[in-house]
Amino acid sequence: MTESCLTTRLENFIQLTESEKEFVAYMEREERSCDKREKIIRIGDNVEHLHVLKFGWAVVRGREIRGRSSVLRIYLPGEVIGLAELGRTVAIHSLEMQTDGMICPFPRSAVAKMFERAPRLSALLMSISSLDQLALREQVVGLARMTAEDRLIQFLVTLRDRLSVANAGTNNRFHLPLSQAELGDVLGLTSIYVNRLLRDLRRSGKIEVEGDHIKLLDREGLEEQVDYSRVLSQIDTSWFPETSA
Amino acid sequence: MTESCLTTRLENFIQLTESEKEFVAYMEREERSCDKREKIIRIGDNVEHLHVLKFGWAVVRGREIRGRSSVLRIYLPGEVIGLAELGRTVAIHSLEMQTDGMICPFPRSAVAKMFERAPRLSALLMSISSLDQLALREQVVGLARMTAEDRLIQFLVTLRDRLSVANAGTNNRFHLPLSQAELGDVLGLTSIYVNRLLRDLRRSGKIEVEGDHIKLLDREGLEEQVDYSRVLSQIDTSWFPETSA
DNA sequence: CGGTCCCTTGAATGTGATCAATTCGAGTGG
DNA sequence: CCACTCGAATTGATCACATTCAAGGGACCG
Repeated sequence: MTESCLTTRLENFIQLTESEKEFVAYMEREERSCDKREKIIRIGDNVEHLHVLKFGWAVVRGREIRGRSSVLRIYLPGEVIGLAELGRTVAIHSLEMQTDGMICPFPRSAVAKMFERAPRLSALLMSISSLDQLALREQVVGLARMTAEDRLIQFLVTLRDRLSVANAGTNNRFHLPLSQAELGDVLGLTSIYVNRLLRDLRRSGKIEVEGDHIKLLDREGLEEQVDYSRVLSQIDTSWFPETSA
Repeated sequence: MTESCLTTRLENFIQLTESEKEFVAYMEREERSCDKREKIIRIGDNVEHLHVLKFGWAVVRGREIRGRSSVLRIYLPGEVIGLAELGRTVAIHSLEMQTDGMICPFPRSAVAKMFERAPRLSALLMSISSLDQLALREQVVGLARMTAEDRLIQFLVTLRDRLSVANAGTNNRFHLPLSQAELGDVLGLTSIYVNRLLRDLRRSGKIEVEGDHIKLLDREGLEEQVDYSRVLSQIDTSWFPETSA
């Protein structure tokens, strides 16, 4: 069995047992490739499944308000989609592919089975979900109190960090498959203002843009400007229960 | 054993078994009364415990940015505090009593034991945590795309709803133990602008303010204005596992 | 080529912030 | 009972960050 990206991600935190690996394998059993812009879940849909994202980016969007929607979550390969929706059947947010990619749908019953048979894995998923929540809180802090420029910078350095965890690279240049309008949806801004911010950051030598790649020229400076702390990629596993009941 | 407020809340969703009730009772075993403004958790603290909030209000705040902090979560009686922090030991947000009240601290090991022995209760707590996450996403939508006035209205009608679930009342008048500055921290505004918004809502006959009580004079109209849907107080329990492994 | 999407820039506008005073109310002490 | 204090509420004047409106340019694609 070739290592899946989810297994790899989970094993950043704990060494999985064989039976835990079986659960993970079960979640990734069914693969489906998706096109860019493909809608996976629409607002109002009955949601039956969670998903593992194997390749590509996916985004969660909220309903439109005054003609604009907002991006509430960007999923990168290896992440589990749908943990925030476990409590509800009817979707209040949409899920859409941002790039071509591949997803693995799996039913809620698999989660139920996990709770019954794999307590430690359950604790891990719950902890991952709790980190998602902390990340959202940070997004709220940014929207509520930061300037637009700082929000953009915060987004870029955070994203770089998430990507470098995934790719195990220390690269300050990365692919950013978002239009300026979509960046606006992420940051709560208009595309026009995003354009001006990017221009100003370019002019002041802080970033470089080439097509849909972006390079942080002074990452340390940028991180300092927004008080960035690399805090949301580690999990405290010390309290976890035994691997099986 | 007198019914606890947490049991009551959980039994909105599922009928607890005796052994599940024991877990809940264990979480509420230790009581501690707290004064208004008392800091329970400071940013940077090592967090060992979760809490059940028995009486009073508690608020989570993010770090200050340009002299202002923001309120990320308001906890009402019967809610479980700390589900979002399960993944981390070092607090990145603070927890503070907003009123006098009472909390019941319990260790993470209780959660571990719950994962081992009470799979259905685990699924319920995870679902509750997932609803918290959806509520945060809605907060992001509001901050990103709504006007200040709509954000204030959204906050008031949502809060009214949460309170009426707790008190089982249909009252449009309720206690709001927040200063205008604190309301600003909730909404991402300055206290001065909150003041003007409240004045305008009063003048246009939409609300009435008496001390720290507030009355929604035209709740239907207000709810319509912000497209409010009473969506975050129900949980889909159909997929839950059996009560014991 | 014509169409469409995205990026880019300028000018005017507006929402909400900032700065500065004043008032109000609840305590507190004389 | 009155002066005093301190925090919260209130209001006006001004400012600025970000939006809106308007227009044009570049790349890709049928």
